[in-house]
Amino acid sequence: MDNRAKLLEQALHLFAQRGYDAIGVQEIVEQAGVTKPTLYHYFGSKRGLLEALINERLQPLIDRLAHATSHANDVPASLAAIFQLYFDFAQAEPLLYHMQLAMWFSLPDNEAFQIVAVSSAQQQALLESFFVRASSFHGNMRGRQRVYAATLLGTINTYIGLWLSGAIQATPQLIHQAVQQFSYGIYS
Amino acid sequence: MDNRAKLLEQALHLFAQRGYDAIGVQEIVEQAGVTKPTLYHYFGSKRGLLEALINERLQPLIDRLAHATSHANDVPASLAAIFQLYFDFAQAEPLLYHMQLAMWFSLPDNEAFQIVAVSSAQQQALLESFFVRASSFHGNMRGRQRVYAATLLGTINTYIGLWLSGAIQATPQLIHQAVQQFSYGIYS
DNA sequence: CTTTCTCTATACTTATCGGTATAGAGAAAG
DNA sequence: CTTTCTCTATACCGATAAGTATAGAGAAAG
Repeated sequence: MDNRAKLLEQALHLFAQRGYDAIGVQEIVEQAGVTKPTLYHYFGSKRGLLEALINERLQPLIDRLAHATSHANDVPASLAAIFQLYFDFAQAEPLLYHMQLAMWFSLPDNEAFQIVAVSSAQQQALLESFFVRASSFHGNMRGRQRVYAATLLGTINTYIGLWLSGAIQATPQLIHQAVQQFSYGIYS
Repeated sequence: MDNRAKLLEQALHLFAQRGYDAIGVQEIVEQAGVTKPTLYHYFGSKRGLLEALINERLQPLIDRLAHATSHANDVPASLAAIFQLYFDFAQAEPLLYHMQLAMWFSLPDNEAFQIVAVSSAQQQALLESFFVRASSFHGNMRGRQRVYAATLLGTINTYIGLWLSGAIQATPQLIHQAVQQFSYGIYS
């Protein structure tokens, strides 16, 4: 593994454990076994390091979400696929997802939040466009895309947060229940 | 307003805007118009300042939650009261609630998270005991208190997060819908 | 009128913060 | 053999981090 990958991995571990603001670049380079100029050569700044982490490792989630939200002719099936997609990703990248989750509700002027906000907005936009498409099949959804997208993400993240803390298992029954619970707030 | 109160207020503003880790004590005392020994006289440390903020200003929420969860003979009514209580508190203390919310899903080894975790655990415990009581009326709830308490908080915080960002209004209809949505995942 | 206690300011500590100037090692290209 | 480019280390920058030693101001208590 080259030094760039080592830096990304150690930064993820440290950010996910104690938070972006609480970690200094010195600690990252020590854990990675390199020195500061190496980090600044590859990423330019501490901010650039987090941006690289987010852009590179979170992109698969965005891509799969774009695919899952591209059609809305069977809304319940699409919702189940979206839940499944998030659970799969969180299981494949628990540290990354936990880090993103910690910044989800975070604070507007915080640097880490602003970096993560870009991909958060992408997810929100994809989900909103899904609900716009769905409203051509379910007329009573119209105009509520923002709230639907946000509550869907809220429900997903609540369950993933529970799973990350070990309180629940990610069974097919759980996915089904989560979809049902969310749907009940939608079709009414 | 005395210096102690000034320090608490300015610390809340700064913590809620940029996060605990991103704020230095120097900035707090400057905003409050005092000097560092004053802060250390009243709170002993930066950590003690956040602890005082949480303990003093979040206590009313805990107290009201303890009252609302003390009986469970009418579960839907109690759930509505709990939702209403959280919305009322978030409207009365938006900065404090936003700060707490930002630390909700936060990271285990982070100092700010550990401080807020105490009151989070209190809320979780009160809600769990409510669901234990409720299970004497609804037998199928037994053994699921932890998950119910966590998903209830998740639903509440999703809606409050939406309200804090200005996306929704806190109408009685919204409370009703949120209770319905949560209940649908419970009684099944 | 003096002692005592609470509170606050000046000035300082050591350690760490993010970031960089300089230089050198090593491989690739001519 | 020399030039060029990528990568990394030593040593440093000014600024800021949390926290404190010392002293004094002002009110309360004796």
